[in-house]
Amino acid sequence: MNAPRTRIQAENRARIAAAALDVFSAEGFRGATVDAIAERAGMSKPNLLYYFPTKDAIYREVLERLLDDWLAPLRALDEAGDPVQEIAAYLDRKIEMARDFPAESRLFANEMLRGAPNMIDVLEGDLRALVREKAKVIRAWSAAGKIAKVDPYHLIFAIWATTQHYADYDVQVRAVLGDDGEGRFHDGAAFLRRLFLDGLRPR
Amino acid sequence: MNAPRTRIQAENRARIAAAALDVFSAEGFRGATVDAIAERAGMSKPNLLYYFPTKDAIYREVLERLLDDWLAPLRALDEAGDPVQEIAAYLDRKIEMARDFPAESRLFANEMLRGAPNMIDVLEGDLRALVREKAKVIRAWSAAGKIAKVDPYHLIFAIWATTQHYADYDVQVRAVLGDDGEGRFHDGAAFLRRLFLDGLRPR
Amino acid sequence: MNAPRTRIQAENRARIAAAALDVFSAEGFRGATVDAIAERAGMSKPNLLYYFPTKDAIYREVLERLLDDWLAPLRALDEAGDPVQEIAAYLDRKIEMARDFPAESRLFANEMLRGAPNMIDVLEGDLRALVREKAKVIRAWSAAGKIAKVDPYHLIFAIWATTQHYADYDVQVRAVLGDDGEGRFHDGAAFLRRLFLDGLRPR
Amino acid sequence: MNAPRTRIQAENRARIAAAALDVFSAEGFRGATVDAIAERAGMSKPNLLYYFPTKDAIYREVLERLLDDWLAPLRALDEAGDPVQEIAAYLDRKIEMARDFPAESRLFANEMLRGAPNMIDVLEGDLRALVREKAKVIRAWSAAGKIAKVDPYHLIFAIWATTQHYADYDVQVRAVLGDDGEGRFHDGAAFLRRLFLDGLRPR
DNA sequence: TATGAATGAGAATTCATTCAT
DNA sequence: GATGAATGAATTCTCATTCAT
Repeated sequence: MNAPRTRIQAENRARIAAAALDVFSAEGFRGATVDAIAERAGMSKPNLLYYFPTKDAIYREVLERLLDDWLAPLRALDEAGDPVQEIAAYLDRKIEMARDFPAESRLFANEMLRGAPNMIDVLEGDLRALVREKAKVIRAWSAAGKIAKVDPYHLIFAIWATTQHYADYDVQVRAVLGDDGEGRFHDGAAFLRRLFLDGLRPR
Repeated sequence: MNAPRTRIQAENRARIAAAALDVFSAEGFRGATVDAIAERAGMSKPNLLYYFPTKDAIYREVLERLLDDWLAPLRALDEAGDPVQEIAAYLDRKIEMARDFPAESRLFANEMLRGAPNMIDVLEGDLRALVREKAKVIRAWSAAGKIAKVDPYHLIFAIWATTQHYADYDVQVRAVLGDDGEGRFHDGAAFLRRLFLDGLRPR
Repeated sequence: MNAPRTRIQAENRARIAAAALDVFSAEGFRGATVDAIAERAGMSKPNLLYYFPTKDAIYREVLERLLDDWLAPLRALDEAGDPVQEIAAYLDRKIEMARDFPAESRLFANEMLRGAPNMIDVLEGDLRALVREKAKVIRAWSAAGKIAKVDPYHLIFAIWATTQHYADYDVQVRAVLGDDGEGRFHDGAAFLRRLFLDGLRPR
Repeated sequence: MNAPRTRIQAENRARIAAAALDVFSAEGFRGATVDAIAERAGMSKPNLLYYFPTKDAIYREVLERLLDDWLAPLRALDEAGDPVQEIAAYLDRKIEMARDFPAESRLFANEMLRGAPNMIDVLEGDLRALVREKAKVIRAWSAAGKIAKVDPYHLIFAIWATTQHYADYDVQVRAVLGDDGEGRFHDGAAFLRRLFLDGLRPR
C-alpha cells in the first residue's frame, strides 16, 4: 500500500498523516496512542491500521511528508541574490513556518531530542549535503566582502534555532511575554533581522 | 517525605532524581518507564516508589531540582557590568551548560514541547518576573547607548535558542558537521559572540 | 450454495479447498488465517467468503472432501483376496498416501488432537461401521487360520499409526534419518511389511 | 528468572507449565491463549507474564520440561537385557505414557505437525544421537540372531507410532471401539506385544 | 462475481502501582 | 527500608466478518 491506488486511499492516508502529526508533535512518539490518532482522523483504529500497518509506519510517513517542506526555505537560499536580502528572507520564511506550521517544528524537535532514531540517515545524508552546499554559498559571500567572515555552519544553526524557538518553545514565549495575540512572531522577526544583520554593538 | 529526614533518604532521592533526569530527557515523559529509572538508579521499583509515590512525582522533583541551576546564568546578568561583556559572558555560560548538562536542556525542551503541563506556573510566575527584571536592565543599557536599541525579550529568547540548540539538536549538529570531538561548542561560542555583537553586515 | 450451480463456482470452491487444506494442515485450525487461505487461493478475502460464509465452513468442506479418499484404502481391503497379500497391500497404499498426500494426513491428525470437534459424528458413524465390517473380515481370516489370532481393531489402529507416522512426524523422521531423499518411504514400507507379517522373533 | 530463586517462583513456574501443557496440547500453539493458561493456572494474566515474558517462552519451557521424561523409555532400552523382553518392555512403557500422560504426547505431536519450529535442534541433535546409539544396540541383537534382521530406525518409528497413537488419536480409538473404560490401553499393549514379536503370519 | 474499505471482538504485552513480608 | 509478587488499566496489533459498490 505504499503507493495509494485509489482516491479514498490517498485521502485517508493524508487524513491520518495530518492527525498523526498533531498527536505525535504534542505527545511525542511514546505518548501518542493509535487510539488518539484514529479518533482525530475520524476513523476506527482497525481501519487506520488498514492503511498503515504499525504506529511506527505512521510516524515514518509523517516524517517523510514533513521533510521536503521543512528544507524548502534553506533550498531557496539563492547564491545570485543579494546576501543581506537573502538571509533576511530566510529568517522571515522560517519564522512564518514557526507560526503557520508549529506542529511540524515540534515533531522535528521531538525526533532530535530522542537522538533522531528515524532521521539519522537523512541528517547525515541529504541534509548534510544541502548544508554543505549552502555553506559554500555563504562562504563565497563572505569572501566577496558582502557579509562578515563567519562560520557558515554555525550561522545556519543559529537561524534554525532562533526561528524554530517560536514554535518549539511557544508556551514559554507566551508565558514570558504575556499572551499577545500573534505579535510575537512579527516582533521576533524584526528583532532577528536586526540581530543577524547588525548585531548589538552600537555602530 | 517531602523533607527527607535521614541522610540515606536524601541520598536515595538524589540518586533517583539523577537517574530520572537521564531517562526522562532521553525518552520523554511517556517514553520513560519507572522500571528504567529504577534500574539506572540501582534499586528495585517498589523501593523507588517508596521514595516517590508516583512517576509524576519523580518527574516534578526532577524539574524542581533543575530550575535553580537552569536560571542561574540569567540571574547572573549584572546590570553593573559592561553590557557587551555581560552578554558575551551569558552566551558563554549557556553554551557551557549545553555542553556539560545536555540532559537538563533536553528535559526542559521536552516539557516545553508538551506545553509545559508541569511548569506553566513557574513560567508565568518566577520566570516571567525574572525576565522582566533583566529586560529592564537591557533596556537601560540600550538607553545609555551601550548597546543597540533592540527588543530585550526577543534578545533573551535568541540567546536561549542559539545556545540550547547545541544540546537539544546535538544529533543534528553532529550529523551536519561530521563528528568533530567537542569542537562544535567552542566554534559555536565564538560564532555566537560575533553574531550577537557585530551581526553579519560588513562594517 | 452447497450445490454449486456454475462451473466457475465449482472451480473456485475447489481452489479454495485445496488452498485451505495446505494452510490448515500446516498451521492448525486456529493458526490458519482466512487471509492466508485467500492469498494461496489467489483471490481476495471477501471473494473467498462469498463462496464459504465462514472460516469454519471452509474447514468443514476440506474435511468432507478429504473423507472419501481417506477411507478408500480400508474400503479396498478385500475379503476375497489373500489375507497376507491384502494386508501388505493395505500397508503399501497407506504409505503411498503418506508420501503423496501428507497435508491430508496432517489435517486429519490435527483434528484428532483437538478431539475431533468437526468429525466426531463421522468417527462414531461411518468410520465405526466401516471398521466393524473390516474387523469381521479379519476375524474370519484368523478363524480360517490364514493369519494369526489378533485383535482386528488394534491391528487396524497399528496400520494407521505406523503408516501415517511418515506424514505426520515427517520432520522427526527426516531429522533422525538425516535427510535421505524419499528413501524413507520405501524403507519404511519394506520394514512394515516385514513387521506385520513376521514380527521380530526369529523363526 | 531462568533459574527460579525462591520457592514461590519454582512452584508458580511449575503450575504455569502444567496449565500450559494442558492448554497447548488441546488447542495447539495458536489456539491456546495466555488468558486460558492463566485461568487454568489460577493466576492473573499479568502475574503469569511476570514469570514468563511471552507466550512463546511458556511454550518453550513446557517443551523443555517434557523432553527428559519423553525420551526416558528409549534411554532405558538396555543392551544387556534380553532383546525380546526389552522390546516388549519398551512397548509397555510407551503405552503407559500414552495412558498416563496423553497431553505430553499430543503437545509433541502438535509440534511435529507444525514442522517442529521449536524442537528441530533437539531432533537433529540429542534425539538423533540417542536413536543412532539404540539402533546400534538393535543391530547387534539382530547380528547375534536374537531378533530378526530389520531396519532398527524404522522399528523405533513403528514403536513410537503405534504407542503414541493411543494418546494422539484417542478420540478416534474411542469412537471406533465404543467407549470402553480404559480397556483399550491393555488390549492395545497386548496386541502390540504380539504384533512386534510374532507378526501376523501363522507359524 | 469481485474487491476496496471498515469494524468489533479479541489477544499479547506493557506499565504504573499496590500488597505482603 | 527493601523487595518479591501481584494486578487493573491501558496499548498495540490481529483477524473473522461485514459493508458498499
